Amino acid sequence: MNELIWPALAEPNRRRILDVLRVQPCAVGELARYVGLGQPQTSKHLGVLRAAGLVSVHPDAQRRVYRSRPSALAEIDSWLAPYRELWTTSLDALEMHLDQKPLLPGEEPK
Amino acid sequence: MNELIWPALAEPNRRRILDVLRVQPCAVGELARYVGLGQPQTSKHLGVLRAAGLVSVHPDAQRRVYRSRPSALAEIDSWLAPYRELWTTSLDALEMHLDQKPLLPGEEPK
DNA sequence: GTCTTGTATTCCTTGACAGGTATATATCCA
DNA sequence: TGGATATATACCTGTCAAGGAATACAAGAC
Repeated sequence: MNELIWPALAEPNRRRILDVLRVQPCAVGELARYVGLGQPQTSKHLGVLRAAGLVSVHPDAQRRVYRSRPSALAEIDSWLAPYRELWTTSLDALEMHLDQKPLLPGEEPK
Repeated sequence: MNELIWPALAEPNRRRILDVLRVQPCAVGELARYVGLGQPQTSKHLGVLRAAGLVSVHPDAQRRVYRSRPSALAEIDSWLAPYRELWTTSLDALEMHLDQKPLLPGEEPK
């Protein structure tokens, strides 16, 4: 279990970076313009994403082309899986509904 | 788009709390023993989870019974969806493989 | 009423992190 | 060689979040 993935994804700019890289591999400068960040900030975010295994780097002369590594997100997905079963079967919606209604006449909800 | 969900999930103890609540609704003290945290810390984490919509509270006398709200995770899931298509079709694995092999003879990988 | 139990809140300290600026490093080009 | 481009790194600073301890608050038991 990679402890770095969740905090890496907690940062909105990093998710936006991933969203760009999901569509196309991209060098740092180009990426920085896309997300509206400075180059050093972008490099730092990419370092975090790389440490988490979420992106990979491919040198091309002075440029560093980053690309997304979607398979790293499978870990998030597997954590999510048991919950997905719950919300797809509307189990929590059902529970919420039950909470709204008294189990017995005379019992007040909430 | 709820900006509070991702940071809420970035904290390992909060994910463990959710994992407990997924199985059974639970009061604060019991929860605190499960996850090995102090009561104030547990309360605070629950407050964060509640603000993110990930849990709901149901007073029972002095106790506050918390339960998971799996549907809140649908947002994470929908962000994940386009990536899932990529890794299930092994697209990144394919790309990784291509990166390992030179496109032309004489070109060195990496 | 007082005591006890269960929970939330406050204050404090500490550490992590993001943005900004400047600088180091590396590669290409002339 | 020297300059230009592309990226990473170091340093600083402000902000935010987590843990710990103490306390406030609420509700039941006596």
